[in-house]
Amino acid sequence: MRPNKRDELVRNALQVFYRDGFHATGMDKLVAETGVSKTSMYKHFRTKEELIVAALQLRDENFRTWFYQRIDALGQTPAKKLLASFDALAEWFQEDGYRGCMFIKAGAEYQDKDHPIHVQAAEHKRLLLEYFTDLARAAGAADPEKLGCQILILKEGAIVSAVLLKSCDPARDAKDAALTLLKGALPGWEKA
Amino acid sequence: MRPNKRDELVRNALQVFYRDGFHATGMDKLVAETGVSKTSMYKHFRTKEELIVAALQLRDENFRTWFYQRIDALGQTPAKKLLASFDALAEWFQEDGYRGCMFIKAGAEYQDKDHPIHVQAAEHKRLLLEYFTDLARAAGAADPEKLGCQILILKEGAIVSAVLLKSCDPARDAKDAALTLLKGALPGWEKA
DNA sequence: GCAAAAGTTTACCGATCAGTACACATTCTC
DNA sequence: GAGAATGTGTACTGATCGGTAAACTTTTGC
Repeated sequence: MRPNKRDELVRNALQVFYRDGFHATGMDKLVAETGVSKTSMYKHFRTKEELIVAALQLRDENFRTWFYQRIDALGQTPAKKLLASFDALAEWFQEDGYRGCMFIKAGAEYQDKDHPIHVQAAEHKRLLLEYFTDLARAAGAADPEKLGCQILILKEGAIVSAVLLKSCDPARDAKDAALTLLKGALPGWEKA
Repeated sequence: MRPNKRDELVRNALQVFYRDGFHATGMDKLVAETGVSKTSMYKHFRTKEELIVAALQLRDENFRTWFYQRIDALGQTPAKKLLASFDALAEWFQEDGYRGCMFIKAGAEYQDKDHPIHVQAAEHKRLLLEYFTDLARAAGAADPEKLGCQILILKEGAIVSAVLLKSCDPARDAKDAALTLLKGALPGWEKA
Protein backbone atom coordinates (compact mmCIF):
# COMPACT_ATOMS: atom_id res chain seq x y z
CA MET A 1 0.00 0.00 0.00
CA ARG A 2 2.21 2.78 -1.26
CA PRO A 3 0.00 5.83 -1.85
CA ASN A 4 -1.84 5.04 1.37
CA LYS A 5 -1.36 7.85 3.83
CA ARG A 6 -1.80 10.50 1.20
CA ASP A 7 -5.23 9.17 0.23
CA GLU A 8 -6.18 8.73 3.86
CA LEU A 9 -5.16 12.33 4.50
CA VAL A 10 -7.23 13.66 1.62
CA ARG A 11 -10.21 11.52 2.61
CA ASN A 12 -10.17 12.70 6.22
CA ALA A 13 -9.37 16.31 5.37
CA LEU A 14 -12.36 16.28 3.05
CA GLN A 15 -14.66 15.43 5.93
CA VAL A 16 -13.26 18.20 8.13
CA PHE A 17 -13.37 20.83 5.40
CA TYR A 18 -16.96 19.86 4.57
CA ARG A 19 -18.02 19.96 8.19
CA ASP A 20 -16.19 23.09 9.36
CA GLY A 21 -15.37 25.11 6.24
CA PHE A 22 -12.06 25.99 4.64
CA HIS A 23 -10.81 29.13 6.35
CA ALA A 24 -12.18 27.86 9.65
CA THR A 25 -10.07 24.70 9.41
CA GLY A 26 -6.42 25.20 10.32
CA MET A 27 -3.63 22.80 9.51
CA ASP A 28 -3.19 22.03 13.19
CA LYS A 29 -6.81 20.90 13.39
CA LEU A 30 -6.18 18.65 10.41
CA VAL A 31 -3.19 17.13 12.20
CA ALA A 32 -5.39 16.39 15.19
CA GLU A 33 -8.35 15.06 13.19
CA THR A 34 -6.63 13.10 10.45
CA GLY A 35 -3.84 11.56 12.50
CA VAL A 36 -1.35 12.56 9.83
CA SER A 37 1.66 14.59 10.88
CA LYS A 38 2.11 18.09 9.60
CA THR A 39 5.45 17.21 8.07
CA SER A 40 3.85 14.44 6.03
CA MET A 41 1.11 16.77 4.88
CA TYR A 42 3.61 19.25 3.54
CA LYS A 43 5.53 16.43 1.89
CA HIS A 44 2.45 15.57 -0.17
CA PHE A 45 1.08 19.08 -0.64
CA ARG A 46 3.12 22.22 -0.82
CA THR A 47 0.32 24.42 0.50
CA LYS A 48 -3.05 24.20 2.21
CA GLU A 49 -4.55 25.37 -1.05
CA GLU A 50 -3.22 22.30 -2.89
CA LEU A 51 -4.68 20.05 -0.22
CA ILE A 52 -8.07 21.72 -0.60
CA VAL A 53 -7.97 21.27 -4.37
CA ALA A 54 -7.17 17.57 -3.90
CA ALA A 55 -10.03 17.24 -1.42
CA LEU A 56 -12.39 18.88 -3.90
CA GLN A 57 -11.27 16.54 -6.66
CA LEU A 58 -12.03 13.56 -4.44
CA ARG A 59 -15.37 15.06 -3.46
CA ASP A 60 -16.26 15.60 -7.11
CA GLU A 61 -15.46 11.97 -7.88
CA ASN A 62 -17.33 10.64 -4.85
CA PHE A 63 -20.38 12.81 -5.28
CA ARG A 64 -20.91 12.34 -8.99
CA THR A 65 -20.32 8.60 -8.74
CA TRP A 66 -22.91 8.31 -6.00
CA PHE A 67 -25.33 10.71 -7.69
CA TYR A 68 -25.23 9.01 -11.09
CA GLN A 69 -25.59 5.58 -9.54
CA ARG A 70 -28.65 6.55 -7.54
CA ILE A 71 -30.16 8.21 -10.60
CA ASP A 72 -29.59 5.07 -12.69
CA ALA A 73 -31.19 2.97 -9.98
CA LEU A 74 -34.20 5.26 -9.54
CA GLY A 75 -35.00 6.14 -13.17
CA GLN A 76 -35.08 3.93 -16.24
CA THR A 77 -35.41 6.39 -19.15
CA PRO A 78 -33.48 9.63 -19.71
CA ALA A 79 -36.52 11.72 -18.82
CA LYS A 80 -37.22 9.65 -15.73
CA LYS A 81 -33.56 9.94 -14.74
CA LEU A 82 -33.82 13.72 -14.83
CA LEU A 83 -36.74 13.45 -12.44
CA ALA A 84 -35.03 10.83 -10.32
CA SER A 85 -32.20 13.30 -9.66
CA PHE A 86 -34.46 14.97 -7.17
CA ASP A 87 -35.24 11.71 -5.41
CA ALA A 88 -31.50 11.21 -5.02
CA LEU A 89 -31.21 14.75 -3.67
CA ALA A 90 -34.01 14.04 -1.19
CA GLU A 91 -32.01 11.08 0.14
CA TRP A 92 -28.92 13.28 0.48
CA PHE A 93 -30.77 16.07 2.28
CA GLN A 94 -31.99 13.62 4.89
CA GLU A 95 -28.54 12.41 5.81
CA ASP A 96 -27.36 13.34 9.28
CA GLY A 97 -24.23 15.16 8.20
CA TYR A 98 -25.87 17.08 5.37
CA ARG A 99 -24.27 20.51 5.13
CA GLY A 100 -25.06 21.66 1.62
CA CYS A 101 -22.88 21.54 -1.45
CA MET A 102 -19.14 21.63 -0.83
CA PHE A 103 -18.51 23.35 -4.16
CA ILE A 104 -20.96 26.14 -3.53
CA LYS A 105 -19.18 26.67 -0.23
CA ALA A 106 -15.77 26.55 -1.90
CA GLY A 107 -16.89 29.11 -4.48
CA ALA A 108 -18.24 31.24 -1.66
CA GLU A 109 -15.00 31.24 0.34
CA TYR A 110 -12.71 31.66 -2.68
CA GLN A 111 -14.51 34.11 -4.90
CA ASP A 112 -11.75 35.10 -7.28
CA LYS A 113 -12.69 33.38 -10.53
CA ASP A 114 -9.05 32.59 -11.31
CA HIS A 115 -8.34 31.01 -7.94
CA PRO A 116 -7.58 27.27 -8.31
CA ILE A 117 -10.18 26.39 -5.69
CA HIS A 118 -12.86 28.43 -7.44
CA VAL A 119 -11.88 26.87 -10.76
CA GLN A 120 -12.23 23.40 -9.25
CA ALA A 121 -15.71 24.25 -7.94
CA ALA A 122 -16.77 25.63 -11.31
CA GLU A 123 -15.51 22.49 -13.04
CA HIS A 124 -17.74 20.33 -10.85
CA LYS A 125 -20.80 22.34 -11.85
CA ARG A 126 -19.75 22.23 -15.50
CA LEU A 127 -19.64 18.44 -15.38
CA LEU A 128 -23.09 18.28 -13.81
CA LEU A 129 -24.46 20.67 -16.41
CA GLU A 130 -22.99 18.48 -19.13
CA TYR A 131 -24.57 15.42 -17.55
CA PHE A 132 -28.04 16.96 -17.34
CA THR A 133 -27.74 18.36 -20.85
CA ASP A 134 -26.84 14.93 -22.20
CA LEU A 135 -29.85 13.41 -20.45
CA ALA A 136 -32.09 16.16 -21.84
CA ARG A 137 -30.76 15.48 -25.33
CA ALA A 138 -31.30 11.74 -24.94
CA ALA A 139 -34.83 12.45 -23.75
CA GLY A 140 -35.50 14.29 -26.99
CA ALA A 141 -35.67 17.88 -25.76
CA ALA A 142 -35.77 20.51 -28.50
CA ASP A 143 -33.31 22.69 -26.56
CA PRO A 144 -31.28 20.32 -24.36
CA GLU A 145 -28.84 23.07 -23.28
CA LYS A 146 -31.67 25.09 -21.82
CA LEU A 147 -33.45 22.17 -20.18
CA GLY A 148 -30.17 20.90 -18.75
CA CYS A 149 -29.39 24.29 -17.29
CA GLN A 150 -32.87 24.57 -15.82
CA ILE A 151 -32.58 21.20 -14.13
CA LEU A 152 -29.22 22.26 -12.72
CA ILE A 153 -30.71 25.54 -11.48
CA LEU A 154 -33.46 23.59 -9.72
CA LYS A 155 -30.88 21.27 -8.18
CA GLU A 156 -28.67 24.10 -6.90
CA GLY A 157 -31.66 26.01 -5.62
CA ALA A 158 -32.95 22.95 -3.80
CA ILE A 159 -29.54 22.35 -2.19
CA VAL A 160 -29.34 25.92 -0.92
CA SER A 161 -32.94 25.94 0.24
CA ALA A 162 -32.47 22.65 2.06
CA VAL A 163 -29.78 24.39 4.13
CA LEU A 164 -31.46 27.72 4.83
CA LEU A 165 -35.20 27.01 4.83
CA LYS A 166 -37.06 25.02 7.41
CA SER A 167 -40.68 25.43 6.40
CA CYS A 168 -40.72 23.69 3.04
CA ASP A 169 -39.57 20.58 1.21
CA PRO A 170 -37.21 21.75 -1.56
CA ALA A 171 -36.51 18.30 -3.02
CA ARG A 172 -40.22 17.63 -3.53
CA ASP A 173 -41.08 21.07 -4.87
CA ALA A 174 -38.06 21.09 -7.19
CA LYS A 175 -39.04 17.66 -8.48
CA ASP A 176 -42.57 18.84 -9.21
CA ALA A 177 -41.15 21.85 -11.00
CA ALA A 178 -38.89 19.60 -13.05
CA LEU A 179 -41.88 17.47 -13.99
CA THR A 180 -43.71 20.53 -15.26
CA LEU A 181 -40.67 21.58 -17.27
CA LEU A 182 -40.30 18.11 -18.75
CA LYS A 183 -43.93 18.02 -19.83
CA GLY A 184 -43.41 21.32 -21.59
CA ALA A 185 -40.11 20.44 -23.21
CA LEU A 186 -40.86 16.85 -24.22
CA PRO A 187 -43.95 17.02 -26.47
CA GLY A 188 -44.55 13.31 -26.75
CA TRP A 189 -44.01 12.61 -23.09
CA GLU A 190 -46.58 12.49 -20.32
CA LYS A 191 -46.80 11.44 -16.69
CA ALA A 192 -43.80 10.19 -14.75
CA MET B 1 -25.03 63.41 13.38
CA ARG B 2 -25.10 61.19 16.40
CA PRO B 3 -25.42 57.59 15.22
CA ASN B 4 -23.14 58.41 12.32
CA LYS B 5 -19.91 56.49 12.68
CA ARG B 6 -21.63 53.32 13.68
CA ASP B 7 -23.77 53.25 10.54
CA GLU B 8 -20.79 54.22 8.44
CA LEU B 9 -18.84 51.34 9.97
CA VAL B 10 -21.58 48.82 9.26
CA ARG B 11 -22.04 50.13 5.73
CA ASN B 12 -18.36 49.86 4.90
CA ALA B 13 -17.83 46.58 6.72
CA LEU B 14 -20.70 45.16 4.68
CA GLN B 15 -18.84 45.89 1.45
CA VAL B 16 -15.64 44.28 2.68
CA PHE B 17 -17.38 41.17 4.04
CA TYR B 18 -19.29 40.80 0.77
CA ARG B 19 -16.17 41.20 -1.32
CA ASP B 20 -13.69 39.13 0.71
CA GLY B 21 -15.74 36.80 2.90
CA PHE B 22 -16.18 36.63 6.66
CA HIS B 23 -13.34 34.51 8.00
CA ALA B 24 -11.01 36.02 5.42
CA THR B 25 -11.70 39.53 6.73
CA GLY B 26 -9.83 40.41 9.90
CA MET B 27 -10.64 43.30 12.19
CA ASP B 28 -7.37 45.01 11.25
CA LYS B 29 -8.40 44.98 7.61
CA LEU B 30 -11.70 46.56 8.60
CA VAL B 31 -9.82 49.29 10.45
CA ALA B 32 -7.82 50.00 7.30
CA GLU B 33 -10.77 49.85 4.91
CA THR B 34 -13.50 51.54 6.92
CA GLY B 35 -11.40 54.30 8.51
CA VAL B 36 -12.98 53.52 11.86
CA SER B 37 -10.63 52.82 14.73
CA LYS B 38 -10.62 49.43 16.37
CA THR B 39 -11.48 50.96 19.72
CA SER B 40 -14.61 52.50 18.25
CA MET B 41 -15.63 49.23 16.64
CA TYR B 42 -15.48 47.41 19.92
CA LYS B 43 -17.40 50.21 21.58
CA HIS B 44 -20.32 49.60 19.19
CA PHE B 45 -20.02 45.83 18.89
CA ARG B 46 -18.74 43.50 21.54
CA THR B 47 -17.50 40.93 19.02
CA LYS B 48 -16.80 40.50 15.32
CA GLU B 49 -19.82 38.22 15.23
CA GLU B 50 -22.12 41.03 16.34
CA LEU B 51 -20.71 43.28 13.64
CA ILE B 52 -21.36 40.61 11.01
CA VAL B 53 -24.94 40.20 12.18
CA ALA B 54 -25.46 43.97 11.94
CA ALA B 55 -23.96 43.97 8.45
CA LEU B 56 -26.30 41.15 7.42
CA GLN B 57 -29.30 43.04 8.79
CA LEU B 58 -28.35 46.06 6.72
CA ARG B 59 -27.77 43.88 3.67
CA ASP B 60 -31.19 42.27 4.12
CA GLU B 61 -32.82 45.68 4.27
CA ASN B 62 -30.89 47.03 1.28
CA PHE B 63 -31.34 43.99 -0.90
CA ARG B 64 -35.02 43.41 -0.32
CA THR B 65 -35.82 47.10 -0.71
CA TRP B 66 -33.98 47.20 -4.04
CA PHE B 67 -35.38 43.85 -5.17
CA TYR B 68 -39.01 44.66 -4.40
CA GLN B 69 -38.72 48.10 -6.01
CA ARG B 70 -37.30 46.70 -9.23
CA ILE B 71 -39.98 44.00 -9.29
CA ASP B 72 -42.73 46.60 -8.82
CA ALA B 73 -41.26 48.67 -11.62
CA LEU B 74 -40.86 45.73 -14.00
CA GLY B 75 -44.12 43.85 -13.40
CA GLN B 76 -47.66 45.15 -13.03
CA THR B 77 -49.68 42.14 -11.85
CA PRO B 78 -48.75 39.60 -9.18
CA ALA B 79 -48.01 36.95 -11.79
CA LYS B 80 -45.93 39.34 -13.86
CA LYS B 81 -44.09 40.43 -10.73
CA LEU B 82 -43.06 36.83 -10.10
CA LEU B 83 -41.63 36.74 -13.59
CA ALA B 84 -40.07 40.16 -13.28
CA SER B 85 -38.05 38.90 -10.31
CA PHE B 86 -35.76 37.24 -12.79
CA ASP B 87 -35.33 40.41 -14.81
CA ALA B 88 -34.24 42.11 -11.59
CA LEU B 89 -31.84 39.24 -10.94
CA ALA B 90 -30.43 39.60 -14.45
CA GLU B 91 -29.63 43.25 -13.70
CA TRP B 92 -27.93 42.24 -10.47
CA PHE B 93 -25.84 39.51 -12.11
CA GLN B 94 -24.48 42.01 -14.61
CA GLU B 95 -23.20 44.39 -11.97
CA ASP B 96 -19.42 44.69 -11.77
CA GLY B 97 -19.13 43.74 -8.14
CA TYR B 98 -21.54 40.78 -8.32
CA ARG B 99 -20.31 38.08 -6.00
CA GLY B 100 -23.38 35.95 -5.36
CA CYS B 101 -25.73 36.03 -2.41
CA MET B 102 -24.25 37.25 0.85
CA PHE B 103 -26.64 35.08 2.87
CA ILE B 104 -25.78 31.89 1.05
CA LYS B 105 -22.15 32.70 1.78
CA ALA B 106 -22.93 33.48 5.41
CA GLY B 107 -24.78 30.20 5.77
CA ALA B 108 -21.85 28.44 4.13
CA GLU B 109 -19.24 29.89 6.49
CA TYR B 110 -21.36 29.52 9.64
CA GLN B 111 -23.09 26.19 9.25
CA ASP B 112 -24.31 25.59 12.76
CA LYS B 113 -28.06 26.15 12.53
CA ASP B 114 -28.14 27.82 15.94
CA HIS B 115 -25.36 30.27 15.18
CA PRO B 116 -26.66 33.87 15.14
CA ILE B 117 -25.12 34.49 11.72
CA HIS B 118 -26.76 31.38 10.27
CA VAL B 119 -30.07 32.36 11.86
CA GLN B 120 -29.82 35.80 10.25
CA ALA B 121 -29.17 34.24 6.85
CA ALA B 122 -32.10 31.87 7.22
CA GLU B 123 -34.36 34.75 8.22
CA HIS B 124 -33.55 36.57 4.98
CA LYS B 125 -34.56 33.54 2.94
CA ARG B 126 -37.71 33.13 5.02
CA LEU B 127 -38.74 36.70 4.22
CA LEU B 128 -38.18 36.14 0.52
CA LEU B 129 -40.16 32.91 0.61
CA GLU B 130 -42.99 34.76 2.32
CA TYR B 131 -42.85 37.48 -0.34
CA PHE B 132 -43.00 35.03 -3.24
CA THR B 133 -45.74 33.03 -1.54
CA ASP B 134 -47.83 36.17 -1.07
CA LEU B 135 -47.40 37.04 -4.74
CA ALA B 136 -48.36 33.50 -5.74
CA ARG B 137 -51.46 33.73 -3.58
CA ALA B 138 -52.40 37.11 -5.06
CA ALA B 139 -51.91 35.65 -8.51
CA GLY B 140 -54.50 33.01 -7.71
CA ALA B 141 -52.30 29.93 -7.42
CA ALA B 142 -54.04 26.84 -6.06
CA ASP B 143 -50.99 26.00 -3.90
CA PRO B 144 -49.22 29.32 -3.26
CA GLU B 145 -46.80 27.80 -0.72
CA LYS B 146 -45.52 25.38 -3.32
CA LEU B 147 -45.32 27.92 -6.15
CA GLY B 148 -43.61 30.44 -3.87
CA CYS B 149 -41.05 27.87 -2.81
CA GLN B 150 -40.43 26.88 -6.44
CA ILE B 151 -39.83 30.48 -7.47
CA LEU B 152 -37.41 30.84 -4.58
CA ILE B 153 -35.62 27.63 -5.59
CA LEU B 154 -35.25 29.00 -9.12
CA LYS B 155 -33.93 32.27 -7.74
CA GLU B 156 -31.35 30.64 -5.46
CA GLY B 157 -30.30 28.24 -8.19
CA ALA B 158 -29.86 31.10 -10.65
CA ILE B 159 -27.75 33.05 -8.14
CA VAL B 160 -25.44 30.11 -7.53
CA SER B 161 -25.23 29.25 -11.22
CA ALA B 162 -24.43 32.86 -12.12
CA VAL B 163 -21.37 32.54 -9.88
CA LEU B 164 -20.09 29.12 -10.89
CA LEU B 165 -21.21 28.62 -14.51
CA LYS B 166 -19.87 30.48 -17.49
CA SER B 167 -21.54 28.74 -20.40
CA CYS B 168 -25.18 29.59 -19.78
CA ASP B 169 -27.54 32.40 -18.85
CA PRO B 170 -29.17 31.40 -15.55
CA ALA B 171 -31.41 34.47 -15.23
CA ARG B 172 -32.97 33.86 -18.65
CA ASP B 173 -33.34 30.10 -18.21
CA ALA B 174 -34.77 30.48 -14.72
CA LYS B 175 -37.24 33.05 -15.99
CA ASP B 176 -38.40 30.71 -18.76
CA ALA B 177 -38.78 27.95 -16.20
CA ALA B 178 -40.82 30.26 -13.98
CA LEU B 179 -43.06 31.10 -16.92
CA THR B 180 -43.73 27.42 -17.53
CA LEU B 181 -44.52 26.91 -13.85
CA LEU B 182 -46.88 29.90 -13.82
CA LYS B 183 -48.74 28.64 -16.86
CA GLY B 184 -49.25 25.33 -15.10
CA ALA B 185 -50.22 26.77 -11.72
CA LEU B 186 -52.44 29.62 -12.92
CA PRO B 187 -55.19 28.01 -15.03
CA GLY B 188 -56.75 31.19 -16.36
CA TRP B 189 -53.47 32.83 -17.15
CA GLU B 190 -51.56 32.81 -20.42
CA LYS B 191 -48.57 34.56 -21.96
CA ALA B 192 -46.48 37.12 -20.11
C1' DG C 1 19.10 -7.75 5.57
C1' DC C 2 19.92 -3.38 4.06
C1' DA C 3 19.13 1.03 2.16
C1' DA C 4 15.88 4.21 0.67
C1' DA C 5 11.45 5.99 1.09
C1' DA C 6 7.87 7.51 3.92
C1' DG C 7 6.28 8.76 8.30
C1' DT C 8 6.94 10.56 12.94
C1' DT C 9 7.79 14.07 16.98
C1' DT C 10 9.07 18.39 18.64
C1' DA C 11 10.13 22.79 18.30
C1' DC C 12 10.15 26.68 15.94
C1' DC C 13 9.32 30.90 12.46
C1' DG C 14 7.07 35.54 11.47
C1' DA C 15 2.44 37.01 10.58
C1' DT C 16 -2.02 37.52 11.77
C1' DC C 17 -6.06 36.50 14.61
C1' DA C 18 -9.85 38.61 17.90
C1' DG C 19 -9.91 41.52 21.55
C1' DT C 20 -8.11 45.01 25.36
C1' DA C 21 -5.77 49.00 28.00
C1' DC C 22 -4.79 53.58 28.28
C1' DA C 23 -4.06 58.19 27.39
C1' DC C 24 -5.55 61.77 24.43
C1' DA C 25 -8.64 64.53 21.05
C1' DT C 26 -13.04 65.98 19.23
C1' DT C 27 -17.78 67.04 19.40
C1' DC C 28 -22.50 67.60 21.38
C1' DT C 29 -25.54 69.08 25.03
C1' DC C 30 -27.02 72.26 28.16
C1' DG D 1 -17.75 77.06 28.78
C1' DA D 2 -18.01 72.81 31.33
C1' DG D 3 -19.04 67.91 31.33
C1' DA D 4 -20.17 63.91 29.02
C1' DA D 5 -20.18 61.20 25.09
C1' DT D 6 -17.88 59.69 21.33
C1' DG D 7 -14.08 59.41 18.88
C1' DT D 8 -8.81 58.54 18.11
C1' DG D 9 -3.79 56.24 17.93
C1' DT D 10 -0.69 53.10 19.75
C1' DA D 11 0.71 49.43 21.94
C1' DC D 12 -0.25 45.24 23.71
C1' DT D 13 -2.20 40.31 24.94
C1' DG D 14 -2.28 35.18 24.17
C1' DA D 15 -3.78 32.23 20.63
C1' DT D 16 -3.64 30.64 16.22
C1' DC D 17 -2.39 31.07 11.36
C1' DG D 18 0.37 28.64 7.34
C1' DG D 19 4.67 26.74 6.83
C1' DT D 20 9.64 24.93 8.02
C1' DA D 21 13.92 22.48 10.29
C1' DA D 22 16.12 18.75 12.13
C1' DA D 23 16.58 14.38 14.22
C1' DC D 24 14.38 10.01 14.74
C1' DT D 25 11.40 5.66 13.59
C1' DT D 26 8.84 2.71 10.68
C1' DT D 27 7.79 0.55 6.47
C1' DT D 28 8.91 -0.96 1.94
C1' DG D 29 11.32 -2.92 -2.19
C1' DC D 30 14.71 -5.80 -3.80
